[in-house]
Amino acid sequence: MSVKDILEGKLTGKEVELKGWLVTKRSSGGVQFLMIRDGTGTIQSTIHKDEVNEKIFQETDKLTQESSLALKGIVKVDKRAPGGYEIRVNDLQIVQLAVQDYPLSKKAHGIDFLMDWRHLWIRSPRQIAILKIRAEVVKACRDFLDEQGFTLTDSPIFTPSSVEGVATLFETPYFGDKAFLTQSGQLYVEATMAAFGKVYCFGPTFRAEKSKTPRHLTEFWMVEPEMAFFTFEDNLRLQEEMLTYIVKKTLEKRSKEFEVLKRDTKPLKKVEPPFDRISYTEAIGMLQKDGFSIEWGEDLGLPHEKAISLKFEKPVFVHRYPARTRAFYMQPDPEDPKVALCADLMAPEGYGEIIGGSERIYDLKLLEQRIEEFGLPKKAYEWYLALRKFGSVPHSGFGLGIERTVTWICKLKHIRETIPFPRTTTRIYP
RNA sequence: GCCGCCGUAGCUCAGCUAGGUAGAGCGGCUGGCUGUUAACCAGUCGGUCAAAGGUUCAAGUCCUUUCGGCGGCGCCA
Repeated sequence: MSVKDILEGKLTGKEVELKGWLVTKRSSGGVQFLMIRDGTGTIQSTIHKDEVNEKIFQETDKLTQESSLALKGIVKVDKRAPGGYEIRVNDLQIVQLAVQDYPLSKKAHGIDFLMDWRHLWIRSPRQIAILKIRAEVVKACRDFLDEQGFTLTDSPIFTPSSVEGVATLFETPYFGDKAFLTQSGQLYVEATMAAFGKVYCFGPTFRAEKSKTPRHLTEFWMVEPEMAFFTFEDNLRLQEEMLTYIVKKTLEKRSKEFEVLKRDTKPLKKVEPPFDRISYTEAIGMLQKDGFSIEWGEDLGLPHEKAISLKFEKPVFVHRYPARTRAFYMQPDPEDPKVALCADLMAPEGYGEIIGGSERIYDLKLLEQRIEEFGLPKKAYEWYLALRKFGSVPHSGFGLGIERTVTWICKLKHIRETIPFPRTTTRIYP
């Protein structure tokens, strides 16, 4: 028996037993109103003084916010109750009487306080809605890829060296040696790809950069598909289909949560293939025309991504960035080797990049040359180079940031609410 | 790392411009109310004004430093 079933009208008139937590309590003397949360929803329960024994009524009167309890009662339709249903209680047992000073009141709190109490904050309606949507996004990613014949092959979290040799990594002792927390599982899925054809990894990644922005976490989750024999174009198409699937499934299954968040879902309903595409070179021209002082060869910052994103109703690919500014493994464009066959996907409504992808270099000589040009330690990449020696094939892949995607889908101002326990440069508690 | 803003009751904040008895709402507690919707009404408890130093007869208020947070930028798929 769950609140969800009651609110769907499946148990009207029936006697139910409900176990859950007390969200709030109101009283008008002879009637007490309890809002009960059980994980599937929240429902009002009423206790009338003349309908239960006096001991239960008095105990209920002493109930504190977030106490856990079990109750029995009859489900009734009542227009006065939020949600249209309520339980008329005839028996109630306290599982644990919460200590009186529950820190999160019904009034406003500041972000620092809420983050200090994150372990309790996740019980609030808004946080429940966001985390439900996150769970749906994760499920959609996995369902989509599994249905498309992908195999899940997770990459290690302890790694021996930097994947791209640039970003700052978290270091940890490893039996007298050093290990680093992964910043991308990509190189490893390139290996498993040769065993399974289409693969993906899904897990946490770590960046030790001191980024202090509303779109960065030091620990975040990525899904990284890698596909054998996929061209650059095949890659973009897969991304379009996957993101469309994610948005559709989330809209379909989590409409109540969008209501809680007051998220206008109209922009999300426009997400469907094909997405718009502009080249990096076109983007630079566009930005210069808009008055940005940016030259060809410079990387796009958030203001640039935002400006581009706002020009399109759907997600937009920005492709073919200067090869010099991108990762060493990206395939140069045969028609213009100055640029790489890569694309970032910008989410609409001013949200920036949520996906980065590329076709990978599969020629051994070229890859060795690039590793040298980037000044990377060749020895650390021996195993990776071996993938080009034994049955190397053209292939492509991408990485989708779960939290950035959820931030956009929920239209949040900050990424920190999209993960149960966010890790940022200034926070590792709780 | 840089720039800006902030730190006062458990929480959200006012008080600072112009130095002169520490305030409000919410939460807690006590009592009232037989249909509440962030319930309401009455009463009550609650303070190292982030820390240290300085100016002054007098500092929550002015000055300096440190710490912590927030916002933006940078770094960063």
